[in-house]
Amino acid sequence: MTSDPSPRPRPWPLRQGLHPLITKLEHGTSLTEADRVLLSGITAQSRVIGPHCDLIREGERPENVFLITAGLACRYKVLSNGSRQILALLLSGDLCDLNVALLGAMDHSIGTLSPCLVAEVSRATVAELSTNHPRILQGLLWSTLVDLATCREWLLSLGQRPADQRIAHLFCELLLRLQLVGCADGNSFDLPLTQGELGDVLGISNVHVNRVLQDLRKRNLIVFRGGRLEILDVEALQLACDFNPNYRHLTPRQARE
Amino acid sequence: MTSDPSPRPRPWPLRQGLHPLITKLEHGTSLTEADRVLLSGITAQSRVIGPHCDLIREGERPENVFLITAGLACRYKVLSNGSRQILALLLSGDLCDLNVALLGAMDHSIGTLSPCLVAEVSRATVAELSTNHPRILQGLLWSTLVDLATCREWLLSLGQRPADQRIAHLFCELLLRLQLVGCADGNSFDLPLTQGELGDVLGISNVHVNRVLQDLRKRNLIVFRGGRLEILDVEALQLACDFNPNYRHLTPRQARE
DNA sequence: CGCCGCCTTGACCACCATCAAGTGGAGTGG
DNA sequence: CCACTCCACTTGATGGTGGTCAAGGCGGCG
Repeated sequence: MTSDPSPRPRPWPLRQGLHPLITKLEHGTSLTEADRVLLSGITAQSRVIGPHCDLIREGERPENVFLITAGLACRYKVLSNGSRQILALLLSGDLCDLNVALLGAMDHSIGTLSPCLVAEVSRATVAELSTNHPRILQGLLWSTLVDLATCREWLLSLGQRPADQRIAHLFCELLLRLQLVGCADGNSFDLPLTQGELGDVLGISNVHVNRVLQDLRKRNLIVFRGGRLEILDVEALQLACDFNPNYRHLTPRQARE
Repeated sequence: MTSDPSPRPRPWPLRQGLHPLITKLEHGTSLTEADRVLLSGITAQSRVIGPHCDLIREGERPENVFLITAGLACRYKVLSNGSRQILALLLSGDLCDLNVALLGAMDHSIGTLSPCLVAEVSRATVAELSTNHPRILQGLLWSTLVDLATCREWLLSLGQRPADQRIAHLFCELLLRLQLVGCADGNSFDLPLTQGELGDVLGISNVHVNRVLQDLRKRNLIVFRGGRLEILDVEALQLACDFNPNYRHLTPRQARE
């Protein structure tokens, strides 16, 4: 793991002083003011980590839990032939492996894609949150279950959807997730991924990603340039890939927000 | 959901009187004798369900938790074009959606593939087990995390492995899982799946499954006939697909068993 | 006996991987 | 300021894995 401990300026300002983890959890539970204060505290000592650094590698035993405060990271595995599959994208507010202590060694790696702000939360802190703050516990559990549902939805994509729908579906999901933590700007958001990395997410070669992206552009659905994605027509994009957000399990409370 | 309430003979005898859920949990935790007695109790009223019946459908709100006591079931989703992806195979001893109460509506369906023995566990029972039996809780949590890791491994298969390795990998996994609950007979086990259903698991067409299966047979790796799979050379099969069982998270204690 | 579902086989071809070469922008050093 | 490098993106050519369509065989069951 390579990190950069120097206190240089944050790569992304935290939007409106909002804490992405809190914002996210509020969609799965209702926190008390005390809960919020506590959660704010745990990111106090976030540190900056460069792009393409591993936070933890397959086979290692994690001591702490990572919280992505800003930036883009991923879970991934590589095969012996060198090909890589990205198993999940970790956005602002995403936590890694809350219960990993139970499992022993990691069966996959976690690494940054862009520069990231990462907070490390000790096991003791997690335990304290879980035992004394039931609403936080509920929120974390909800978040884990949504992660699992998302993993299943990706399975559906890789198994059954053609390349253009896979890309469209991923973009619809990311818009939804980033909006939920306040990191989308209307229908645009930063997506600091190369086309090759996009291919590693979707099980497509970089060359084919390029062609499909051009096609989606020609259909006036998206623009993806310079690490930023703009969705020109959200409804049409959702229609094109049969997007159904139910797997993200937003409750009615959130739906009307 | 179609069920058959008549008390006709069980389709599969429970092997040596062993309870598959208990057998499984013992690989992730150490149960007390009291825990075991309690767990045995919850399957008392298992009922027989025919093949290809839904236990619960996408959109419904589950009241109870299902435990597959015997037989083969699956989680699945279908796309609007009619294609189906099987998201997980549920074997003897597998529990569905312990914490589903948190999420509201199901985002996928669960159905049987073969005839099954299914026990329905009330939410109240789950709550009681969780609060008063920490070792059971730990076992259930371990089991959930292993399910998640398995979901990720399938993602890797669908994204990066060619068809023959996908099939080989699935077979290696099933052998391991069935051995763990005492449902494998040496290197053979019942696998009541059509080739089309195998394709729905692996994101492959039925026709191609057929050809790859023949190829694996010609390579003297497996025989798959009449709903039964025999692995002729386990080591060679594992080698052929780069199988690494780490994602099933067997602890050292189990490894030497 | 006849139907039905599954397996099997062949023909055809599309989607997408691979290989290769060229473009262009950002960063670096002379 | 201009070479030079590096990396990502782009484009074309080629071919393979695997999908689709169609027809026939085979076994189970009413």
